[in-house]
Amino acid sequence: MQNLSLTLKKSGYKLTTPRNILLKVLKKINKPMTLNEIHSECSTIDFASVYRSIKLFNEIGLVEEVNFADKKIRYELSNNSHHHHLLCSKCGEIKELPVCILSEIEKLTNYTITKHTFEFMGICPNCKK
Amino acid sequence: MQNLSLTLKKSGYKLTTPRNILLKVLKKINKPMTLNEIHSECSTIDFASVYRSIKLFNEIGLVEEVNFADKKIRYELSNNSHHHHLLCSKCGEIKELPVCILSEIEKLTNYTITKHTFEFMGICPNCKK
DNA sequence: CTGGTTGCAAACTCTTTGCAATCCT
DNA sequence: AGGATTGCAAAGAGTTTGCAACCAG
Repeated sequence: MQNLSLTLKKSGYKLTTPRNILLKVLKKINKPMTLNEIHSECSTIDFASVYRSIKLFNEIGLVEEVNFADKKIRYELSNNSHHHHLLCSKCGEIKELPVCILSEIEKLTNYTITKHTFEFMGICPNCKK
Repeated sequence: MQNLSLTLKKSGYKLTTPRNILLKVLKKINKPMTLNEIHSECSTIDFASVYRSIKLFNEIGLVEEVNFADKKIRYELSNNSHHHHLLCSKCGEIKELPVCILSEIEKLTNYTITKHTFEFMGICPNCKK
C-alpha cells in the first residue's frame, strides 16, 4: 500500500480519497478485474473517476491490462513477477500461470516484443469433476 | 473458395452475393482483419451484413478471431494449421507464428483449455533497421 | 492558494437488433 | 413459393470527455 501511493506521488499525482479506495480494492481482490467489477466494489466513486484513475494507474505502471479471449479488459496490480492467467469459464476463477515464452519468441523471430497476450480460458480441474 | 462456399451450404446457409464477396476478400487478404478493414474492402455491402456474416462464419468455423493486445478484434480464414501472430506496431504487418504451447499448458495445469490468446505486438526486424 | 481531481452529464464509438424488402434454392 | 438474408435505421453497450465544483499539497 505504502509503495503504491508512493509510486503515485513520485509520478506527480495526488493521493486522493477515491484513488486510495481504488488501491485498497485492487490490493484486496488481487485478481484481474474489469472496470465494472472494480466499480461495483466501490460504487461511491463515480465510474468516470474509476475509469480515469485506472487508466492513470496503467500509464504509470501501477496496474497492468489482462486480455482474455472473452474480450473484456481486466486490470490487476502489477507485481514484480511476470505472469499470465487461466480463467475458468465455468466458475470464473482466475489462476496465475507462471509461464511465459516471451524471450524464446524474440529469439525465434528477431522481433522486439512490446506487448503480448498470453491468456487461457478453459475448465478448471475442480469444475471438471 | 469452393470448399468455403461448400462449408457454408453444408451448414445450411445460403451462398449469397454479399457472402461470396466477403469470402473473396478474406481469401485475397488472408491476414487477420478488423470488421472495418473487411468492410472497407467491400463497401457496397452494408456494415451490418458484414457484421452478421463474419459472425456466422465464425460460428461455423470458417473464420477465427485473433485478439492482439490492441483490443481490436480481427478475423481471418481458418486454415488447417493452428498458428498465432506477430503484429508490427510500426508498419502494421502481421506475420504468422507457428508456435503454440497449448498442450504443455494443459498438462501443466490440468485445465481443459477452450480458448486462448497468444498474440504478440512488437517491432519487426525490418522496422528496427 | 492553485492546479490536479472529482462527479455529473453528455458525447462518441462500436456493437447489435428490428423490420420491411429482396434474394437464393 | 417461402424462409433466409440484406440494407437501412435505430437501439444498446461500453468508452471517453467537458466543465464547474472541490480538494490535496
